[in-house]
Amino acid sequence: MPRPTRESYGDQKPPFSYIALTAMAIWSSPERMLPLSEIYRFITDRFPYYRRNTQRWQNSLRHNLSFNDCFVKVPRRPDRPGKGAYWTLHPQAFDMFENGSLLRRRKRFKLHKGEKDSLNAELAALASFNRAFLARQAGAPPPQAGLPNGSMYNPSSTFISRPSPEPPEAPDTAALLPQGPRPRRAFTIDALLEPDPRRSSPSPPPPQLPPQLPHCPLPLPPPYLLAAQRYHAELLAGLQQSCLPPLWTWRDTSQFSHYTLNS
DNA sequence: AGGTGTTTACCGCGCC
DNA sequence: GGCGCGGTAAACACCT
Repeated sequence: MPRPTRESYGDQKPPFSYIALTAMAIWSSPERMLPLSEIYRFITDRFPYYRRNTQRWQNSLRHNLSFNDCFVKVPRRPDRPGKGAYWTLHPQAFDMFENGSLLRRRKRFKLHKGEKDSLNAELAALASFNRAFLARQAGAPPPQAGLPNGSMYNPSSTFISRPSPEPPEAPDTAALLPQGPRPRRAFTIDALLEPDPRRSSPSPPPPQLPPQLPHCPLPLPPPYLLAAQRYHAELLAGLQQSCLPPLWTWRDTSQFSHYTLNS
C-alpha cells in the first residue's frame, strides 16, 4: 500500500499530531527555530486541511507549545522586533519519535524539575538582556542585566545539562559542553561586548546567522548588534549541536513521515 | 484590538 | 479500570 504523500492528504486531516507538525516546522527552518506565526504558515502551506477552522487548531497548537517541555521558547533578539518569541525543540527531545518517524512518539518528553528551573533561569536572563539592551539603546542607565541574584550567565549550559540534583541557581555544566569547558563570562552587555577569548583559538565555526532583517526600524550601533548576535549564537550552539543534520535526514521530501535518524 | 502564551478542564482512544 | 496521550474548549494575562 503506497504511503500517502503530502499532496494526497488534500483536505483530509494529516495523520500527524500537533507536536509532530510543530517539530516539522521547526526542523524545516534554517535556524531550527520559528515564531508562532511561521509555524502556522508552515502548516497551512503544506496541509490544506488546516486552512479551515484556524482558531481551533491554532489554539490546540499553542496549548501544545506551552504544555510540552519538548518545546522551548527563545526570546527574540532585540534587533529582531516583532510579536511573540521564537520556538525551538529541546535537544533532548529530538529522539522522542520512534525510529525517527513523526507518526509515532516514544513517550512524552518531560524535563526534570532542576532542568526546567535552570532552563527558565537562562531564558529569563536572555529576556533580561533584551531589556538592558533596549534601555541602553534608549540612552537610559542600564539595569543590572542577568539573573536576579547576580549570578553569572553561562550560555548553552541548560540545553546540554543532564538531570542533576544541583540547585537551579548555580548550574555548572561547562564540563558537559561539546567543545570542552568554556570560561564563564558575566552576563552583562559590557561583558558581551568584550572580545571573546574563545574565538582566538581554533574552534568549530559559530552557528550561521541569517542576514539581518531589512526592515529593522532602528539601526543599532554595530557593537550592540554584535552582542545580540553573540548571545543568540551561544544559546543556539547547544541546540544546533544536537538538532542539525547530519543527525536527521529527509527520507522523502514529498512527505513528512520519514525524518529518520542517521546511524 | 488582536496576537501570543499559560493554565485548567474535559473527553476519546489505545494500551496494559 | 487505570493510565498516558492527543485534541479541544475556554478563560485569562501579557505584549505589540
